[in-house]
Amino acid sequence: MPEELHNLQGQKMGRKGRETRRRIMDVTLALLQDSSYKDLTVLDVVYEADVSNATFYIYFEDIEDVLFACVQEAALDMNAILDVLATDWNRRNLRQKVREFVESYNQLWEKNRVELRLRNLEADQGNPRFLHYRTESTRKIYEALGRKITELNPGQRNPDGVAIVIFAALDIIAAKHEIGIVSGATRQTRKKLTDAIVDLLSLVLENRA
Amino acid sequence: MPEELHNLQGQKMGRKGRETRRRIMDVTLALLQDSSYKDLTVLDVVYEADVSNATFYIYFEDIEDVLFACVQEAALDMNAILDVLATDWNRRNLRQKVREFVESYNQLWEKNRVELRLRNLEADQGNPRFLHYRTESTRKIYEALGRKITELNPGQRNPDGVAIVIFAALDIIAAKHEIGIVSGATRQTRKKLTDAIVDLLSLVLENRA
Amino acid sequence: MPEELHNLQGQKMGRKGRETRRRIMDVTLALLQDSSYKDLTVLDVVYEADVSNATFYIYFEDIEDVLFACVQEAALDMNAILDVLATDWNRRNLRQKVREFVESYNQLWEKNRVELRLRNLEADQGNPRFLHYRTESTRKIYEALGRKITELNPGQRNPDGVAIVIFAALDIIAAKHEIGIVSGATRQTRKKLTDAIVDLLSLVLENRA
Amino acid sequence: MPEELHNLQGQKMGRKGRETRRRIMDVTLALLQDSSYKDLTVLDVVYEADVSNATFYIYFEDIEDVLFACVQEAALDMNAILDVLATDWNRRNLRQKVREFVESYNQLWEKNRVELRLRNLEADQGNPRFLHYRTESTRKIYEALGRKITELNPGQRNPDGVAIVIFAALDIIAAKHEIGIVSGATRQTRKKLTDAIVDLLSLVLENRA
DNA sequence: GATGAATGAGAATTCATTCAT
DNA sequence: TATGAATGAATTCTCATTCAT
Repeated sequence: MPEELHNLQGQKMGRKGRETRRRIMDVTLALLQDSSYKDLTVLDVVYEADVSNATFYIYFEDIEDVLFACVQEAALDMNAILDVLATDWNRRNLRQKVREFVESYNQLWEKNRVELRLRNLEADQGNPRFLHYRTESTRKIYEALGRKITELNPGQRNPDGVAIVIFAALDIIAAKHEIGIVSGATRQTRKKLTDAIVDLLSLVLENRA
Repeated sequence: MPEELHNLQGQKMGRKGRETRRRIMDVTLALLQDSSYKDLTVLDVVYEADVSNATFYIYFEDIEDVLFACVQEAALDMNAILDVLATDWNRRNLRQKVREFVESYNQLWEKNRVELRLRNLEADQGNPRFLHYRTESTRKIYEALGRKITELNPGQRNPDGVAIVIFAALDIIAAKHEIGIVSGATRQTRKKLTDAIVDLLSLVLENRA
Repeated sequence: MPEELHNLQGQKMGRKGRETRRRIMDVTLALLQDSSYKDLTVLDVVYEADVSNATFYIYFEDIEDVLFACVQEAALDMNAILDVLATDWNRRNLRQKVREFVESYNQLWEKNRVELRLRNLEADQGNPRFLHYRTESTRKIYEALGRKITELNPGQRNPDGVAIVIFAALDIIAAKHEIGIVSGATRQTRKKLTDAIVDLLSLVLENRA
Repeated sequence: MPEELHNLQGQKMGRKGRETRRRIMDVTLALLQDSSYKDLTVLDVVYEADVSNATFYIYFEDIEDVLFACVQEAALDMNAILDVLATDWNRRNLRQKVREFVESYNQLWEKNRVELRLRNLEADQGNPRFLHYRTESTRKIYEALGRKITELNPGQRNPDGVAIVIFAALDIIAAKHEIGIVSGATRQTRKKLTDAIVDLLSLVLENRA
């Protein structure tokens, strides 16, 4: 049952309206793949979307508004990752499960690279909307991760902190695959860094203090 | 014996010129503490520095040029960190050394928060100058860290990867103290995250496969 | 069936848009009558045209672009001159025809002094667009003139060269009436110089080697 | 006996000062060969001349001032042309003399192309200094030419007008050799146009009404 | 639902020019 | 004699945004 969507003028959006709105978002994402979002202008978008600039303002407040709309649409399948964390991890399947977890997060990035990158850049610059959104959409993951740590390695005194740190690293590694740059590192193969994360997390979980 | 510095017009820079150039940089950094660098304009800078906008262009190409100059000046005391890594780490002093290492990196950020944050934001957005600069100025650290891992834990098959991942996490943790946000986490005390990193690195180094 | 014209933003130009574009061109020409085109600025034009400077850039790339548009519009009635050259010239009506030809060219200049002067100045300075345009729009004339020379004076061995030289002189004389300066000469009455050109051309045509 | 030259500050110019002034002029002429003089700036000149911009104003008021100084220096050997006109022209040596005259004018342009082109462009744009200078420096030539016409062809009723027209054409042909463009004509060999002028002038002089 | 037209506002940039040294 | 330093004043140009149709 689809919600009733309205444009910024308060009108109910029909098929045509929804299509136009969609096209603006699609074009925006397409443009972000090429150029930096830093200099993405309303004019660029409307030119590419082949609508008049006045039309833009029927559906969005400004550029940031489209960007946020794009980001919001993206991360819906976070569930795949949570599913992995919901299964039973034990001594025998540990490495396998850890790898599944890491890979599922990588896949999320693979699918939504543009949106997630955008989310991070804006959040890193302190943009509250994006900051809050990032927190909300990732909280479940590192909380679940924290619980896993506690569960498998009850001796770990600081499970939440470790979870956050691991997750931070995971996020970066996943994020930087494309441009191949990790915090000053030269290009590294995906495999090497993924393995390192897997190693690290496994170590944390296996280790009995 | 001081080098002969020239401004963009090819004139030798005397005392007064150097002072003006300095003031522009200082003001830029001061402005970055308050507002986002995203909308920092030449006009903002020259107003604050109390020089005409024409003067700005005698010393810098554009805003990015000042930013880069600021960043370049910052990381000079990277040596403190390398020094820690140059000492002897052994089973007895391990935790202590790891903590020193982490703390020294935190301190680097404490001193140069604005510049380093800037460097990372630009690099993350794919700006080549900053990307390259970050690589060059951090390479030594994670290379040394990689060697330490090999040295203390020869069983570790992927020391470089692990070093990069650890360093990436360290960089984020250090970076995000201020805004209190780690990859979507809610505000966390410095201590907790620092401890987590220390734990993690210690674990990697202690663990005998 | 009028063509669909577009402005620089790709919008179809309606009545209002065409009017604005026109007004900018008209004002530009008016301003050129007073002051040198050398220091004609976009600001001058938009002030006089009573539009914002942003509006200017909707219709023209820069000042040169308006200038060229003005020049292009001007020389439409080149046909009057070609018509004279298309009639039968013979021994009896020769002087009369020559005079008609010269006068028709003078009249062209009288009507489009600003535009033609502009065209020449830019072309003389090597501006390719204007150079090319001048070539194209005058070629027919001096080619026809060359043929006339051959026709009436078959003994002339270098009809094209002579035609070009005569035409060059004609162009200058016509051009310089206003400012009264011909290649360093003090002000000369129109009549005197026109007579001289008529004499010269008649001489060329009459003379049987 | 060299005149005592003063710079704009009223100081007598010594060797060094004269050298600097010279260098500025030389550089200006060199720059004019490449680029249009339209956008020649003081900064360009001083950069190329390797002096400070302040130095420029010791010797010249502004760019036009240098340009005029350059132009003034150029046409000194106008005498060669006047010499040709001062010899005896008669029926037998006529074509030969005409050709000498035309060639000598071409040579003047060959040697001083940049300066003469500059002079013409400025004069054509109505710049009074250059206009006046052009008049003065060419008057003798077309006056002498007018007398020659009267002398050799007393029947010619409008010798001054014809002289001016011929001279105007001569000037253009000489001027346009380089850029190969004569008032809209496509590139023509020097020879062809020179021959045409020679023909024309000979015709005027030979013809007995 | 869409768009042609227009603009205010501000940013970047460049120059000619001056002055103290 | 020369120049480092600075600037006022334009000018170009671009954008986000609005509004009447």
